[in-house]
Amino acid sequence: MADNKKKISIKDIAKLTNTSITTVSFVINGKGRISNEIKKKVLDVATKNGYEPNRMAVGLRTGVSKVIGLIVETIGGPFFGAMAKVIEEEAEKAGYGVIYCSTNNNVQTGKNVIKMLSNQLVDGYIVTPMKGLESDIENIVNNGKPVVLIDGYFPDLNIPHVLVDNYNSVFNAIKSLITSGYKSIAYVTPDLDLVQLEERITGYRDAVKAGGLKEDNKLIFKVPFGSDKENAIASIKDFLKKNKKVEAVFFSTNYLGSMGLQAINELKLGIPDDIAMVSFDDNELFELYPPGITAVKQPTYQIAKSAIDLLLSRLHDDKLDISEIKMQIPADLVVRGSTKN
Amino acid sequence: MADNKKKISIKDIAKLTNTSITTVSFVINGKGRISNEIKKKVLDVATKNGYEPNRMAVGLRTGVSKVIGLIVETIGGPFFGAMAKVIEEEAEKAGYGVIYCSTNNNVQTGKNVIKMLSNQLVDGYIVTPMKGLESDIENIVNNGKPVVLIDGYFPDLNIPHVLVDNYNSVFNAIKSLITSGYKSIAYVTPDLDLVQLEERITGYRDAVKAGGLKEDNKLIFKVPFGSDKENAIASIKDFLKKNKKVEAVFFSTNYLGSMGLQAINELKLGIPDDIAMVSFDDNELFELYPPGITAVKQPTYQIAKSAIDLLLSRLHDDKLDISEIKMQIPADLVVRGSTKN
DNA sequence: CTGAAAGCGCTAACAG
DNA sequence: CTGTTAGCGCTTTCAG
Repeated sequence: MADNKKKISIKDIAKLTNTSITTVSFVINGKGRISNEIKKKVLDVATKNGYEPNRMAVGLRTGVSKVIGLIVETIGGPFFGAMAKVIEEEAEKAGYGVIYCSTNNNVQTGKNVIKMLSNQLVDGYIVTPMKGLESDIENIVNNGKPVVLIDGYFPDLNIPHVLVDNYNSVFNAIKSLITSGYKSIAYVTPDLDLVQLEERITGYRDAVKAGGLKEDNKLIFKVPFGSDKENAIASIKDFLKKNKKVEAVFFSTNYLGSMGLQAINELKLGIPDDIAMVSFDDNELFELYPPGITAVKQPTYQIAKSAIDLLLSRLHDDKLDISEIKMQIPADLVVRGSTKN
Repeated sequence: MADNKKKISIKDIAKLTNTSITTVSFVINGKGRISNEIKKKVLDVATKNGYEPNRMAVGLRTGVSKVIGLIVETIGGPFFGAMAKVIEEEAEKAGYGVIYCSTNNNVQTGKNVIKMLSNQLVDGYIVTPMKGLESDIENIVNNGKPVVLIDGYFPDLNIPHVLVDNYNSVFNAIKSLITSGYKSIAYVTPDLDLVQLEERITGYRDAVKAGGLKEDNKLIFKVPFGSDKENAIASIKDFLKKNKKVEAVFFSTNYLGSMGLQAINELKLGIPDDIAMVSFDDNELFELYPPGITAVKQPTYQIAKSAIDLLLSRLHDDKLDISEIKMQIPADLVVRGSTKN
């Protein structure tokens, strides 16, 4: 109400109400037993002055902040956007707030972000891991803060994680292409060193092998990471032009799928007659773009729900050991017009 | 290194090095003048034990957290995603971290989020405002924390903001449709009470008037807020079916534009021959979907850059009064095939 | 050049 | 039922 330049504290309220800070603290937190009269008086003064407890002080004193940190690769983007909603909802039900930070796939940023959130700022973490962050993540775990990894994991560390079954979902997608008669299947992926991408490409390779097609490394194109959109599209066009006999192409990320679509578009290739395509990770563009782009649809709801449930259960029970919980959830292949049957 | 279950503190380091906490604090923060010998010893022990200052304690003591809070309507989504990147970059250059929270266009969530960040958790805010949050935002300003609003503003409050020029960008888009010969132009908007939407619809109304078309409230359709995607699409289809003479339709948000596109799609209407369309806020779908969807492209980079610069300059100088800084940045109309010339 | 000590705002024994 | 007090980890003034 009054524009007090400085925040009012528990001590001020005690003074204003002729009580002690304990009394005020108790009524604020609903602890102890305070006479209704005093309780009312304190509450009155508190709300009238817009009292809000200082989170820093509470945090410092109690060691808990009631907030969960969500560290993602990139803020924005359909995958994390969808996850965010369900994580927020569940967290709120349990009395936790959620704050987000993004690493932009950069190790140093990741380290900075973790440093920023660490040390009592958050009670627990949900993190998209990346190589180079192993020690930082281990540290927070060792300091007693629970961590659940999503979208990826550290093969050598015992940290709970939940993600899509990358290997099998790609394996199945490629197998399905082969079954439909495609013989020359290209694979476009970012040149990024992430386990999940590793497993996807292995799924591709194994499916090609299992389908009796000849393996050909020239059919695998790694788009340089960090290239801007124009360059990436240009490089994909280039790749496609150099490999005219390619009948179908698989894009290993959402992002690349969109750019690939644009590349195909610019080359005036018809989908699926000139070239068929499948993308990992569905989005609105793939759904609407005629004739519809076949995509591996991640079980975002399940991943998010499992991750937050896991974290919350650990938060509720210090003793719970979740380090062995490792979930790989199957994905659906949403078949659309971009691949013929 | 060692998996100490508890974090090491400045006091522990003092003990380990036979110095005092002052000395340790000084070397950690590069203050005072400490002999190189001791400095080295302290630094050694600190890094060996993975010492990290407790942000809560620092925050409590100093009153600054070096963190900026970004409160957006929804995490995920192209508009905020793009802004996030530039805000992060600029903030980092200035030594600030960024954390995000989303309100999901819900007043109570907004209040909770502000409460969560308030009280020293962040040093400054960039906020997407919404009705009902006036007092909360005023409070943080009164408590001395700078706030910059983006994407919207409070007409009655003196709080700096930067956003697209909603009125003129819609006015111009509609005018351009009229110039192209469209006579019956519908307007689809969320049934949400936000200034920015208010101004957009006024832009539409004024353009219709200025263009000499007859105003017809039946051409304005408000999609109930909170309806899920299927229902929203169904309602748009319904609206379109009931208004067969509509020649062009303007969607006032990105989100509605995508759904509108899908509705038009499902009705098997040809774009632009059966119906022309324009959407506020560009996205990848509009860019790629044949024949390309004309869109009002928000100057995201400029908005984000201006907002963060404003906030940082205020953060650097307490005395700076930014309350009068109100920026409305013009938007480009990206004309594509969905509207004929 | 280094240490003792106060205090940021809050919680929670412990006393009365 | 309410008040006194210690202390969370840190910064910083003031003494030495």
